[in-house]
Amino acid sequence: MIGDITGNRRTPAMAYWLFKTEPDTYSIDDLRQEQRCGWEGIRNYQARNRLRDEVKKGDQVFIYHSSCKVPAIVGLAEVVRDAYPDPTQFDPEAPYYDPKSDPDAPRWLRVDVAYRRHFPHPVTLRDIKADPTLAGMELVNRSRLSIQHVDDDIASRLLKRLG
DNA sequence: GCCAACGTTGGC
DNA sequence: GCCAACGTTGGC
Repeated sequence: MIGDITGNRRTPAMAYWLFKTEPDTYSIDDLRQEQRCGWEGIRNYQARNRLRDEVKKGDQVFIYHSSCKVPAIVGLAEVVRDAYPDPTQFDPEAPYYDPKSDPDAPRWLRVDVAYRRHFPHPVTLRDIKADPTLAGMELVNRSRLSIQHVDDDIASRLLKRLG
């Protein structure tokens, strides 16, 4: 099965995603240093639902730097743990604290990702917009969504360009 | 720093 | 459940 009427992915095959991060907060370099991290701070229901329903261990993740000088896809990571409650929602000290989240029914989730590599040739948002074969990406028309699906054919085209 | 696009909130 | 007001994101 390829999907259901909601568009949710059902196939067990590996999928590609694009996760956005602001490098001033957490960059691909930080991930390389840590090797593995919890992808915390997702506070948007659509993104949360994707983490819950579609993002699975083994999926590949393009790391995208946003809100910075040169927004670009800069590296690759891999999902190493399926979604589980994001502990930062219950931490009053954390920037992602959500006092309305009930510990018995956590509202927000995170997955764990592991560092894979930096790309020798980052693909900038400018590049993507300029390439008709890439311009259909969610990055262009649904830029606010922090967990984006990347089609297999687009993923392979990106991987070729990224080196 | 501006501002357009988008998501969330809350009064009705 | 609508929708105006408000808050946030993110490219430029």
